[in-house]
Amino acid sequence: MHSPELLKGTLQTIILKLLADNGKMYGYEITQKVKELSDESLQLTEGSLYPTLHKLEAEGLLKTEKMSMGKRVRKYYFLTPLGTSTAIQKIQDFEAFMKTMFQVLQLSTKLA
Amino acid sequence: MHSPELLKGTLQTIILKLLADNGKMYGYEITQKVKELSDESLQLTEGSLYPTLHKLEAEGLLKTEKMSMGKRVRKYYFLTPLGTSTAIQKIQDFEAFMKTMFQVLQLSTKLA
DNA sequence: TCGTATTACCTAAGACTCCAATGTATTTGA
DNA sequence: TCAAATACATTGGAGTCTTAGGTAATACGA
Repeated sequence: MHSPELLKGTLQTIILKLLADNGKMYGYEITQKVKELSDESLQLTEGSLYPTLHKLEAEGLLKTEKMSMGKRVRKYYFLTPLGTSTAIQKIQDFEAFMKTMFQVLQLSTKLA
Repeated sequence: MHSPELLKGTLQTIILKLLADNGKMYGYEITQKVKELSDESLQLTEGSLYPTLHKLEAEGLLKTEKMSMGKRVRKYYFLTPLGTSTAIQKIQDFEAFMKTMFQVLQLSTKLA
């Protein structure tokens, strides 16, 4: 598990990217996907996930759709056009920031 | 200039790494070095730098030494042994986190 | 020599982001 | 049948950085 401070600022980027790749997803599914992609090393907590999803929705980057699964109601989130362009932007920003950090820390740009 | 949220959690790592590479530095010098290494794209503000330096000192990672330059007094910071090992650890953590982020965002691990 | 930019230190109030804890309820499977 | 997993959500607080402010010495061009 990583030092949690580093995650700050990346949560929105992760969520937007996952939705860009997968079309629509519901909250719990996002947590599982992040866990899987990170080999268990990132664990989104619900206390950070749901407020962030609601915030992104309020900003017009996401829309929701409710789906009934028997008695249970699932809430799917998907990108609006604004959300799609923001996703692209955030990923670019992240890559640029990484380049800068590698320069400042004078690390090799090759991670593997 | 990068979105400031991304910087969160990396400030201590940057400071410790610079001190590991340069022996001793004073506050203003650190801001200039970061600016230089990042091609002007990172600008440490004093409001974040000095509290962080003081915190690292309080935690025993740094020590200080005052140097008189005429009437002006410069405060040099340098790593303690604990600071040195923490620096190494923080850089490793950062690299590991980057690898994870690249996996989660499904980006190429080659930045250049 | 006067004023501005730069060097150099610092603090305080607040914003923002995330986490831990807590709550509710359904479904799956041993 | 009952614990674990699925699935949603909120609240209070902790931590980190920014904005804005303050002080003072030095360098340099007009």
